[in-house]
Amino acid sequence: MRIGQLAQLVGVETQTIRFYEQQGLLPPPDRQDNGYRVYTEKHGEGLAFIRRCRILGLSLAEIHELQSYQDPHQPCTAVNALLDDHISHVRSQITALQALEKQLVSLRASCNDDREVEACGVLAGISEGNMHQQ
Amino acid sequence: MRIGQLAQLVGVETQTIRFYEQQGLLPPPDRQDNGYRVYTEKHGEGLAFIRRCRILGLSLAEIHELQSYQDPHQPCTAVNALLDDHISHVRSQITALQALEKQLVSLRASCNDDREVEACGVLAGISEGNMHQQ
DNA sequence: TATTGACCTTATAGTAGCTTTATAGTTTTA
DNA sequence: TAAAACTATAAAGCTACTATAAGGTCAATA
Repeated sequence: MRIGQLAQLVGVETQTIRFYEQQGLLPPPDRQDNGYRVYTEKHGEGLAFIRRCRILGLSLAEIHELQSYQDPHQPCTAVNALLDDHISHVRSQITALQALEKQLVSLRASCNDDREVEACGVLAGISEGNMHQQ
Repeated sequence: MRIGQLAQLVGVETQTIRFYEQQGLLPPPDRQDNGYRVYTEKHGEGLAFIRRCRILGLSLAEIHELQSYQDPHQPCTAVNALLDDHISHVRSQITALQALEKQLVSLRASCNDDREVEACGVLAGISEGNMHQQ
């Protein structure tokens, strides 16, 4: 399988595949005489694993870490710890965004569309700076 | 006021101020004979405005856009539209993260710490790929 | 007076996770 | 045979800074 076919199979761009190889997330495949990369089904699985992790919001570094835990007879404590960390990270992101939304909505409520910029409640609200940092 | 004082006043690094100037978000200040930048109170207000926008999660491009709306006698429709856009962006981020959290929690529930990697429910869950994309 | 330290200057590289562009060689199709 | 479609590498671009390097300026101290 060449890089374009693999890319289409998994739904990524060919450059992304080369990028993952360069970052050490995908093992370097064999090459044809012309230098073209040749992929096996294993590469496909590896690539799909990476993409699913990315969809779960894991960083490339975290994925790398997960890969290092793949030894079958290790306890999977570390895998679970990584996931727990990630979950709490996502939760704090949600909390922060909810606070932000509240702030934005109240800012937006301070103006209607019929005013001129001079009297714009939004710009005034930002400029006054009665904001809780973080 | 020199750059260091302005930085301390607003609570940013001096490099950040030079960066904003370079990006066209802060007007280039006058210089002393030795080349040092000299800032006025107006620059302080401008910088504080930028920082508050950043805390609200606006991108530098959005801030630039906001600045272009500062003409006092324009209607502030555009300002409100920008904010509305930003609010809906934040809301969709929240929704996405909540869905992600649910997925991560259910993935995490599929394994306990006493297993070996071979039987790890988390790794299996990712590899099976029964995931809703996005 | 020499020098130390705190400040200022510019230019450049690094961060994350790709995407885009440039340039060139290879294979497939019309 | 020539164009289209694919492959290769290398380097730059994206965001919003942060960090580093190498050097100029200034006030205070030894």
